[in-house]
Amino acid sequence: MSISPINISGQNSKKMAHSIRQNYKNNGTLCDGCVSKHISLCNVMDQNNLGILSGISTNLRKKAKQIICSETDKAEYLYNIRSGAVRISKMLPDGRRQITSFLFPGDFFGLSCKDQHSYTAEALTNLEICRFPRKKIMGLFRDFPELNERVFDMTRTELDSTHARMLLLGRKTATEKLCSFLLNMKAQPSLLNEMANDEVDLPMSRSDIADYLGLTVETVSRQFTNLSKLGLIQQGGPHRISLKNIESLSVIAAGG
Amino acid sequence: MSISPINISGQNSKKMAHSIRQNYKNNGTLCDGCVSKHISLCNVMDQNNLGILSGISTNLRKKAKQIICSETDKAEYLYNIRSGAVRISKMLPDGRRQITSFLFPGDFFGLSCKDQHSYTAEALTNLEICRFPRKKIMGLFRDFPELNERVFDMTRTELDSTHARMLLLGRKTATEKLCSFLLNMKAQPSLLNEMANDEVDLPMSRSDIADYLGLTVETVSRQFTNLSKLGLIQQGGPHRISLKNIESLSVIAAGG
DNA sequence: CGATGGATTGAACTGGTTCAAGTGGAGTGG
DNA sequence: CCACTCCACTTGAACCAGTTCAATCCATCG
Repeated sequence: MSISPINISGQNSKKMAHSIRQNYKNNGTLCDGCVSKHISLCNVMDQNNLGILSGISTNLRKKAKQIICSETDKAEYLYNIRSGAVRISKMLPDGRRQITSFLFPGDFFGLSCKDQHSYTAEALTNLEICRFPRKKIMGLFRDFPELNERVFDMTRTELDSTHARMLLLGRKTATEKLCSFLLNMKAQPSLLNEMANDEVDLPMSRSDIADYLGLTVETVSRQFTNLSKLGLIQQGGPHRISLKNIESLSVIAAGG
Repeated sequence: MSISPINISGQNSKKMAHSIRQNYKNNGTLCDGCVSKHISLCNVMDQNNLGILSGISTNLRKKAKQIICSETDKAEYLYNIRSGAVRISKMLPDGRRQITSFLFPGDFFGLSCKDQHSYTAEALTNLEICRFPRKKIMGLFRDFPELNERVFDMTRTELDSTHARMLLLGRKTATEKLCSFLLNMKAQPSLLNEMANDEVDLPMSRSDIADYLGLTVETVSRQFTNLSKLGLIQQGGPHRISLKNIESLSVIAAGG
């Protein structure tokens, strides 16, 4: 899929930048044919008929459970998810694990570090991802302020959401944690259209959820049954949950 | 202190930008006379003889315990700390609190949200801070890529450190948490020069530390005495700690 | 000098963990 | 097609790290 690289600082790029900027002003998107509400780098790249970013990217497929990059790797690439789900995690030497985020189509990762990844990224499901050399994409930021702005914007939004998760990890009870988690998953924009009214699809295992919420598998499982008994959710198998009372769930999630 | 605004998109700014860029290339700093290793927005502003940023900033003083901005406020400003320390926190309706970060000279805040702050910032000590209207500073990013790059860079670094803190909050024991905390404070660049070899100055209260680590005051206090008994630290009053065995502390902090 | 508020210490308690057993559904192979 | 295996999930019961509640200490300040 990878095309020969383009000299990004040449005259060519200025024209392209101009054209993209126009499109951005007119349509609010960064490129022609950009269908997604959550514009991703991939959208910028793939659906960009001008092919500006194509030259520096590589499309990859990964099977579930494959590792995309690990804590010891050099951070050479920026990754963008096209389809599937990814988990980002950090480990302590004795195996304790904290999942810092679940990522979905449109999300990217691989930018929040200097020269070495400080986390491991693994495929939760089968994946299509898109890989950009960091150096080149960072270089592009000057020529394409809109691209820079978008990535910066996403980074700031992510930072904001990590604050909310610190509150969750440090101060919420097990029940509150699970309710928050279910509502977050429900609100996940890239999963919105795929599910019926009150249903949530959870592509991750109970143990992933536990490591995301700072709990054990057993506690997570118990909380699921608790919420079921209270009639707030209904379980159609471990990965398919119906939220029966979003109002109550929200109250609990918010901490009373 | 605030000087009349400058038209940032005029010809003037281009010259200034060029001059700053040259300086950056030559000296690795964003402006003349920039003394700090951790170049801050304030450094860019204050010590910049060209006065580019002065026009849009306001210098403020706050006394300890004063609120700088709270969770309900509109996010109109970007703040940069010149001296003193700040705590950033989030609260649950029933009063449970999570401190998401302690900030020191050179750090900034107020950027990681859309239009409303999602956290409260309070003065931990007496403060000198510098306030920039977000709109204007964001506008400057296009004219001063170096400024943009630096702020983006700091944001990414901060995001990375929140990942480490999620691991701490979700998976570390009380002792591990406190050791990590002490070492982090020791490594705080803006406090480095002020303290002797093994001493750390903790400007925050035990209850702040507790809310930062997701523990109770009592547990924090007990952990301090534990570490003292083990000979790993020595307490010269609640706010002055000597790290007597950084190696061991590091091993514990890393999780065994 | 007493009052105030952070910090420490003690002792009982508990939410969540740990350890252990049981369940059920998907995949496999005979 | 059934039996067997595997593994994720659930459930139960004992346990414990950290909390809660309560008392005390101690430095600061009017």
